[in-house]
Amino acid sequence: MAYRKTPAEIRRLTTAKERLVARATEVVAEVGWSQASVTAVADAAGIAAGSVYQHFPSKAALAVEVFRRAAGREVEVLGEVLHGPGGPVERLSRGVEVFARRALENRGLAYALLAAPAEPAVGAERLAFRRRYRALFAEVVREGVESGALPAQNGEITAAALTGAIGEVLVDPLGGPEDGAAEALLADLTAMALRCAGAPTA
Amino acid sequence: MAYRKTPAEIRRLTTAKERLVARATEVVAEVGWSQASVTAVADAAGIAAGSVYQHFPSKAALAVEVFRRAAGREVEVLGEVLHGPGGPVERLSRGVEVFARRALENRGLAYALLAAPAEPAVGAERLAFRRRYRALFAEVVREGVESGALPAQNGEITAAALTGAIGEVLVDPLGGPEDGAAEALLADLTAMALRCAGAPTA
DNA sequence: GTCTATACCTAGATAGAC
DNA sequence: GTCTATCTAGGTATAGAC
Repeated sequence: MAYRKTPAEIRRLTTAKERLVARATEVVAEVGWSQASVTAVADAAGIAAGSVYQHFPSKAALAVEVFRRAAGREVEVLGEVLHGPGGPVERLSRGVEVFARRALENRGLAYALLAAPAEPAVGAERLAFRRRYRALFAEVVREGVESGALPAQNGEITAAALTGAIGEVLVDPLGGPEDGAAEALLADLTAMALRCAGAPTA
Repeated sequence: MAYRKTPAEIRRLTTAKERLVARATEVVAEVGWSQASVTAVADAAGIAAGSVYQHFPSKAALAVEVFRRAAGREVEVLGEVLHGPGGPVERLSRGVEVFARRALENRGLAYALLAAPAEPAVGAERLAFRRRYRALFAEVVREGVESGALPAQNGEITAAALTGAIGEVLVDPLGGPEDGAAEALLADLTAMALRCAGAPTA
């Protein structure tokens, strides 16, 4: 009996686990955390409820993993845009747009990450997630202030406001999901964000 | 046997119910919705768990009543300020400050109303509550735009942003609860709100 | 390693005594 | 009308067969 897993074994395990996480993410995006029971998630992944515990010690651990994966992707994307080329104001504008666009493209997931009722362990992750967003925005705002492109301000407050504002607008969008409304929403949203940071109106 | 309740009877019932709602509100503000079990609420009100069902058909109904009362008070206060004397920008500034100040004075309740995990019935009330806030802010912004005090903008977006921004800042305040920090926070918050609406910086 | 069946716990709701 | 005791449902987690 081998006392070390073969690469193939590791891969198969990993794959099964990955699959479980991926399906669980879909379920959460569709029905929310509270309705994503172990049974429902296992069904979606095509395994028995009991088998979930081969991969995660508890439901909370699985939920946290789902959250971290999804949130991590979003933070990464936003970070790339905010650290990319261009002046601070331009990057801020693009960052808000990317954030919002991605959320609109998968609104269920965005809601799960930003606002949906969730167990305490996920709530803690969410707080950390929002702080990372905040930190990213705050950095760009600070750059803008230093370069003179933005007026003096409390960058942390502005960053928190941007996170909250975008979340609020996305979670309960005013218009229905008509075609074209999304683009208008994005334009209004970025305009609001720039005003919020004190950038001169274009 | 009287087929109609006497005024005294009605009063006593009402009082008991009022008392239950008031205590339940305190419990929710302290420990959040998820920890506010029927037992905990009944204990706080000095009655047995079973007696709760003399006043409300379900826990959800009680929770909704608690939410409506508390949220209704906040909306009323904000409405009075926003509809009070002064120009639109001035009222907006005062409204934001009042909103935030009240939230800081009872942060537990504010968190329960704005963000704390809650059952679906309460979630629906929260959505309605935020919409009312939004409508109030949007009205003032629209006035400001019409009077020329504010630049052209999508007032609904700005209003949603203000609600989200204030909530975000209050729910996870950056500084600790040092004395004096609250006043600085309020000043930065109102400044941000005015920028967000496009008011010329003072 | 995965399945079936089940134990167990929490918390909302109810019944009947007083 | 209120209390005590209990029922029940939903859902997490585990045991043991295959």
